[in-house]
Amino acid sequence: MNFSKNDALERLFRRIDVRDNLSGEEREALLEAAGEIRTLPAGSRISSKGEELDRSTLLVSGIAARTVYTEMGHRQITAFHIAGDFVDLHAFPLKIMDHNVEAITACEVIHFPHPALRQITERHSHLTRVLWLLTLLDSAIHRQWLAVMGQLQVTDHLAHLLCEQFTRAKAVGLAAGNAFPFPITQQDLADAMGRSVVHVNRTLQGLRRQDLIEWQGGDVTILDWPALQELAEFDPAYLHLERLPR
Amino acid sequence: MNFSKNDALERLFRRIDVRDNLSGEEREALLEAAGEIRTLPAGSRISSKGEELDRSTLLVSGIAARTVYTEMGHRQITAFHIAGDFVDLHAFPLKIMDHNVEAITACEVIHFPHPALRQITERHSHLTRVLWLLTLLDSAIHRQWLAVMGQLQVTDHLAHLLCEQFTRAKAVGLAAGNAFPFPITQQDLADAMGRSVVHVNRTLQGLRRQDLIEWQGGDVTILDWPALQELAEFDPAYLHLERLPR
DNA sequence: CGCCACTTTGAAACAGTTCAACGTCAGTGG
DNA sequence: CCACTGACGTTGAACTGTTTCAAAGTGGCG
Repeated sequence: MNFSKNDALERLFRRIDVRDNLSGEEREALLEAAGEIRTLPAGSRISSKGEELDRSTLLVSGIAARTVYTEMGHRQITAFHIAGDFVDLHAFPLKIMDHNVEAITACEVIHFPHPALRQITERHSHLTRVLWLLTLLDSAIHRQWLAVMGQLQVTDHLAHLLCEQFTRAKAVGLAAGNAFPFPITQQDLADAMGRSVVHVNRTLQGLRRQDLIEWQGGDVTILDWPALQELAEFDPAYLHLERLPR
Repeated sequence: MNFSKNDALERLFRRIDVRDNLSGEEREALLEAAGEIRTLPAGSRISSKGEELDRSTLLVSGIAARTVYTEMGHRQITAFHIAGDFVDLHAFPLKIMDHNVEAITACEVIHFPHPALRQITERHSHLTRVLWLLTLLDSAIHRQWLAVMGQLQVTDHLAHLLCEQFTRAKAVGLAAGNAFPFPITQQDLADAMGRSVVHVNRTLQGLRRQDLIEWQGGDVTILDWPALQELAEFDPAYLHLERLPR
């Protein structure tokens, strides 16, 4: 009965395994806390600003984004999420959502009811620290985005975003060689970078012309990793890919 | 003996009290986990990128900033911290610092050794969720900064930053009427906004000319809160200033 | 086949940067 | 007590990156 859930949580376990070791008991506790798998269509809301949540959502497949809207209706994407990411685990301590989470592609998700998570905090202090860690990874990525957005040129910013997505995809086993799935529109990309679509389009063409990347059919291929990494000043330290006792 | 520590933790307790209720036992646990007060000179490092920390630092007085440097030596400030902020509590689960924390002014701090924090996670699950919450507030602020940086003009960005700092200062009792201490240079401000000092200077003059703010001797006075708030599209929801069971 | 969403292009307008110089003020030492 | 210093703030003008607007091209899908 837990077979399908075990599959669904595979990416999450991989994401954790990169950074720490989970006991069988802890894995079981997570499996028990997990609800049923649901499928959401592309473009739908996973959670919305202002909502008081009583569950948190794990992304099992697809791509989701955190979004904030200005009064003028302009959208800022503050994070992209892939399989294995808890898109709103922070709502467990915070309770109220301060931004939206949107399904960019069709997404499969699993809900974790907050009472079940609360039980984990009462019974499994190490697992609690691991879940805490997961929410802090988001925080670390936000900081890096701020630095990149504030200090780098658009070309470098774009290169950085691709380095990050590739590295994260690889870490949970979603990359195939030098390629990874990233089926988003240039508008999504522009919203994430805080730039106009037109400019992002031209910048993207620049990276293609330099034979650094290829991007077709929703798949990105890194053609020259060293060059891309140098351009982006990409240092994966902030992704905390080391296994350490937490 | 705990008198001075009690004073030192006052802002932290206020910061928590705004969002949740702490039992006497929980307050005691925090006091016990706290080390001695230290004073650091302006410009010094509180913690550095790459460091493996075995303690986390609470800011008791002064202003600190999280910083990330590019290869070219450009500095991005990703957060400002004031009394009552745990500047690197995230290093408790994360262990390794992925950015620096600098003392902008002279700062008083208290260290919390990680073994003591670990004991809290083992014995006080509610207090653990509260500490977790504190780290997530930083995260929420990062997201807002991303949205503001990406979508707002510089004038609005600056107005937003001042609205946020004023609101946060007020929440821990550091504001006097419409004024709050913010003794940072325009260069610090520019590094936080990802813009040139020259442009930040001109923008600041704009806000002063419109009689929205006054800024002298390290103190900012909000002259027209409604106008400033509207300009900045400032909605404090992301600061989670509601008392809710966590 | 035709529609719609997405990508690409060009050109004018604008926001923000850069550079270089000058102003101001508090602290320091002669 | 005053001159000097260095950090910080302010100014002007040329320049560049980015946006905006508007139009045309592309491709998947009912």
